[in-house]
Formats: sequence, C-alpha cells, structure tokens
Amino acid sequence: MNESILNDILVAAPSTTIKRAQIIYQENDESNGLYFVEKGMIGLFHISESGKETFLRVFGEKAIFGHRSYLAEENYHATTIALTEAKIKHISSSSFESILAENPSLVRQLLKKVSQDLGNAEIRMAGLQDKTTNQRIAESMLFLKLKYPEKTWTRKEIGEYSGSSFESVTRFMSLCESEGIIKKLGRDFEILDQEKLLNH
Amino acid sequence: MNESILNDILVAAPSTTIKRAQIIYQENDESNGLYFVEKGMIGLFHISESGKETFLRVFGEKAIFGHRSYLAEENYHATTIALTEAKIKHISSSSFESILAENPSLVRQLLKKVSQDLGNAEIRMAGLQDKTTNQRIAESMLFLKLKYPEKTWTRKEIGEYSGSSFESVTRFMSLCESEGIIKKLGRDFEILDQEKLLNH
DNA sequence: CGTTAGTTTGAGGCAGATCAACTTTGGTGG
DNA sequence: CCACCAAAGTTGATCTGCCTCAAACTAACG
Repeated sequence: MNESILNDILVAAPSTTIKRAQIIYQENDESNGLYFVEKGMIGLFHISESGKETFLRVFGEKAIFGHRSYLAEENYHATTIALTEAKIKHISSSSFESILAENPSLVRQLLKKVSQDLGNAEIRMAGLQDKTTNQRIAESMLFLKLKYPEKTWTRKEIGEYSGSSFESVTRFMSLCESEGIIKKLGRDFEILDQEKLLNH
Repeated sequence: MNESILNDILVAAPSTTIKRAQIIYQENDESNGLYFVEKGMIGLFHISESGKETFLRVFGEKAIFGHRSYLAEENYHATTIALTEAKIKHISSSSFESILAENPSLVRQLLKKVSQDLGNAEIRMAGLQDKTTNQRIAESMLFLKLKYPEKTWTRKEIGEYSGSSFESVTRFMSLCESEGIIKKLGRDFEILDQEKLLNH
C-alpha cells in the first residue's frame, strides 16, 4: 500500500491497543471506514451459527482492513479478531472518502489489492474441492509461516485457515516431523524442507 | 456497470460468436484486457489437474469479465467457458487502460464490484465448511435460477457451483420434488417454495 | 428416429470430522 | 523462582456424509 499518501492521516490518528482474542468488529455490523495495523496481527473470520470458524484473511503490520465493506457499500461480511496483542488506528469513512477523492492512484492500488484478494479467495475455494486435507494444511503452514514467521501459529488457526480440524493439523505435523520435513519447537515449528512439505 | 461510459468503445468493437462449451481463455494465459457479454452466458471455472471443475462465477448479458486479472496485474487464475452460445466483445488492455485513466468514476465502480465479489467468494468459502451439501445445493439452485432464469442449468453446473457432485444434486432435486418444493420440467426445473427450499 | 448428452437410482467405501481421555507447554502470581 | 493452571497439543477409536462407481433410463436436437 502507498504509505506516503496515508501517512499524513495516520500520524494524526490516535492508536488503540487491543488484547489478543479481542473483537474489533463483527459480521453484519455497519461498515465504519478503515483500520490500519500499527503493530501485531489481526485475523478476519467467518463464524457460523454452530460456532465453526473459518479463517479468511490475515492482516499483518502496516496492513489495512475494513476497506472491503466500505468499498462494496455493504455491512461487514465477517468478524475481525486480534491474533496477538495489537495496536491499530482507525480512519473514519469521511476521512477515507476524502483521501480516495484526492488520490486516484490510491484508488487504483486498492483496486489492484482487492482484485488479487479475490483471485486468492477463489483459488482457495477451488482448493477445498480438489485438494486433500493434508495438501491444504501443508500450503497453509507454508503460507502462514513464511509470510508471518514471527507468530507462533496454533494448530487451531492453521486448521481454520486450511479448512480442516485442528486434530488433522496435529496428525499431519507429527507425520511431517517423523519424516524430517519439519521440526516442532514447543508449540511452534520450523520448516526444514519446503519441497517435501508441498509434495505430500 | 456504467454502460454510458463503456458504450462508445463497445459500439466500435467487433462482436465474436462463441459456441457452447467453447473456451475463451485459460488459467495461466496472459491477461488480455477485458471482455463484454453481448448475448448469452459465460462461466468462470477452476479446473484441477485431475479434471475436477469448480464453478466460480457467472457472467450474464452486459457483464464484463477478464478485468480481475488485468487489474491485479496477474495472469488469468481461472478458465472462461461459454455456458450457452454467446456473443462477446473484446477490449484491449490499452483501450481499457485509457478508459480507466479518463473515468475515475468507472474505477470506483469497478472497485465496488470487485469488493462485492470478494465478499461473496469468502462467504461461499465459509459455506463449504459449515453448511451441508444439501444446503449449498439449495442456495445454488436459488441463486442461479432466480438470477438467470432463462438458462436451463444442468445438474453438473449446479454441482460445480455448490461444491458437490451432480449425483447429489439429482438426489436432492428428487427429494425436493417429492415434497412439492420444486417441479421438474424435462431437464429444467421450477422453484415452487423458496422458503422450504432454503430450510432443508 | 438415432445418437449423445444429461439424468436417475442404488450400492459401497473412505477421508476426515468428531468424540474422548490424557499430556505438555508456558505464562502468571504468590 | 517455583508451583500452579488454563490453554494448547497429542493420540486413538469411532462414525458418517458424501463421493465414486456402475448401470440403466430419457430428453432433446439434427
């Protein structure tokens, strides 16, 4: 994201500190501008009536979130939950709108980012149909660990990102460790062989 | 989509006639501007190595497609196939780029549409985890039939849209007919009770 | 009519979810 | 710094929704 454009607004906005597991907004809430992650990580989840959670997207440091609903002119379609303690900034709808109006290049950047996210979502949707649970777990482990190595991802989070149960994640990780593909480090893990991991 | 803006370009562009089942572009092909559906319907599919197809999006009359890849600056992530005989127009990347440059409001409209599509894709992804096959089939029947009533949707298409096998669609439709919720008309069907259909 | 694509129905199998019982980790506060 | 405990992880057993395979039927189009 073009940081220079957002910077002026962001330095002025006050930061809020969020505890792990705290909810920022919930599915169906009215859209309310956008948020910026100053520190920590936020997850976007869909939570079904039965309580089943699907982990849709991760927002790491310097990422923005909440913009999709504003741009789509919809209420939030999912819930954001802090994955770690975090510091975030909020930008109101009216501020966001004036930034957009004054910065056509920012609009194009957002369009690019949202288009990429749409492609990713559709590829993941297809993966739920044509890949095995272990393949999806392997891909999710690789994606989450390589893109956000600083976080100790729980089996539950990996399960919800890959579309499987946390027990399946545990089993697959034990299998991988026995084959020397990963190494468990307490609750965390390290990938020793990316190639073999993906070819499971 | 704002038709007036695109109109000038579209009247000038020549139409191409496409037969049913014909492929317009394939996954991984280089992005190539955008397409406009003048007549008929086009489907966007992901096809796995084993041949399993996932039906991602439908493009009906006056819809555009191919724009996501261009805007994301990626190769195509999926394959477009004509669902019926169709007439389409093609707009080159350079024409599309100049239209975008001259029409900020069109860029905002695209941003809105792509954001909505992202929300829908994520909701469908979550549905694959927390809904039963029959629930998803019911929702897909309703969506496809209400939004595009002129097309006789095959069991295979409904299956690939809902993330289930065509046999499961057949079985569910037989069940629904026996309960008076739908009526089969040759290969087509009619929905008699939307409420009951969704509450299965 | 003949042909082919689409549909129906039944039977069987299995990937992966769910349930259950137990162990380990790592943070917290005394 | 240690003891405690809640949260996270492990492992085994069971169960089932839905896919796959198979075989026969039927609509629709040239």
